[in-house]
Amino acid sequence: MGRQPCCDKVGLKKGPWTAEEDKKLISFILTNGQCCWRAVPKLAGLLRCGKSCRLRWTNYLRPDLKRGLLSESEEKMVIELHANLGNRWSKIASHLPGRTDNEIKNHWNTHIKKKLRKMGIDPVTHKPLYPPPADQKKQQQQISSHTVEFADAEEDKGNKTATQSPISDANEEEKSITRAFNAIEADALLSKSPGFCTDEVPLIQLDEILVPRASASSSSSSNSCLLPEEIYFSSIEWTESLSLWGLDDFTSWDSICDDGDRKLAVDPFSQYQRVPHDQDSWKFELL
DNA sequence: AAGCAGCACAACCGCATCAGC
DNA sequence: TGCTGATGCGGTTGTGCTGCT
Repeated sequence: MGRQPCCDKVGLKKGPWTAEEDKKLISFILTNGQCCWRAVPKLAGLLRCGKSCRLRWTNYLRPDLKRGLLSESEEKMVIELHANLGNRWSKIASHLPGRTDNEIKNHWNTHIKKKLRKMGIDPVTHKPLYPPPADQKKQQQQISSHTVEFADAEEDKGNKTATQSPISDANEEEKSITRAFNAIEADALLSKSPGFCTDEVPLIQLDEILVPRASASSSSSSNSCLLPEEIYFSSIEWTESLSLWGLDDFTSWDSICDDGDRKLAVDPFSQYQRVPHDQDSWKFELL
C-alpha cells in the first residue's frame, strides 16, 4: 500500500553489527524487554532501524539460542516438518527450541537440499527424483523413511478426501509433528553420532555471571532495576558468552504466551534480582 | 604466496498480515 | 469498513572464510 520501507531514512546504519551496537541492544532489551521495535533504536541509542534490531536480537543475540550446526536429529525433524509444512520456516523453527527460522532456512539451503538431492530425493516434494536402483532404495528409505512414509500417507489421505489440504488440516499437522518428535526420540537412542552436538557447549547459568559495577553511585539504586547506563559488561565477551548461556532452564524465555495470534515473550530475567557480589561487581540471584 | 571458487551465514528487502483507529 | 502503522515472514544478497590450484 505504498508504505515506506523502514530503512530508507538517511543516516541509518546498515551492514554487519559491531560489538558496541550489540552491547547497546542487549542492555536495552534486558532492561526494558522486547517492546515496540520501532522505538528500540532511538531509546537504545542505535543508528539502526527497528527491523534490523529485531532481526539482530531474534537471530543472533537472544540468550536462548543454540549455536552451531544442527544435530542429526534436528536435521531429520526439519526434513519431516518441511515435508508437511513447506517453506514455513518460522513454523518449523517453533518446533526446534533455540533455533531461528533464518538459521533453519540457511541450513536447509546449504546442507539439507544438497543431501536430499544426493540421495535422489526432491527437496521440494520430498519424493524420489527418479526410480531408485535397488541398492540405493534401501539407503534412501533409511534416511528419509519418515518423509517417504508421510508422502504415502498423504496419498492415502488424498484418496479418501480429495479436497482436503494437508497444510490446512491442523490435526494432521500435529500428528506429523508428533511423528517427528517420535523420530527424534528413536534417533536419540541411536545417535551416538560423533558429529558436533550443541549440547556439548558448556553451559553458564545466569547466576554465575558477574556484572561489573559501573560506578559507585549505582550501588544505591534498587537492586531489581537495571538502568542501561549501569550495565557495563566489559568483562564479558558478549557474543561468546551469550551463546554459552545455554539457558535451557529458561524455557520461560521462549515460553510464549499466546495472546490471540500474537505472541508475547516472557522475560526470564524477571525471575532474578541483582545483588552486590563484591565491591566491583553484581551478581544475579533467583528471586 | 596469490588468486580463485565455493561455502556458510548474517543481514537486507519487500510483501503479507495483523491490530488499532 | 477501510486506512495506516507495526511486525512477521520468506526470499535473496553480501561478505568473510576456507580450501584448492
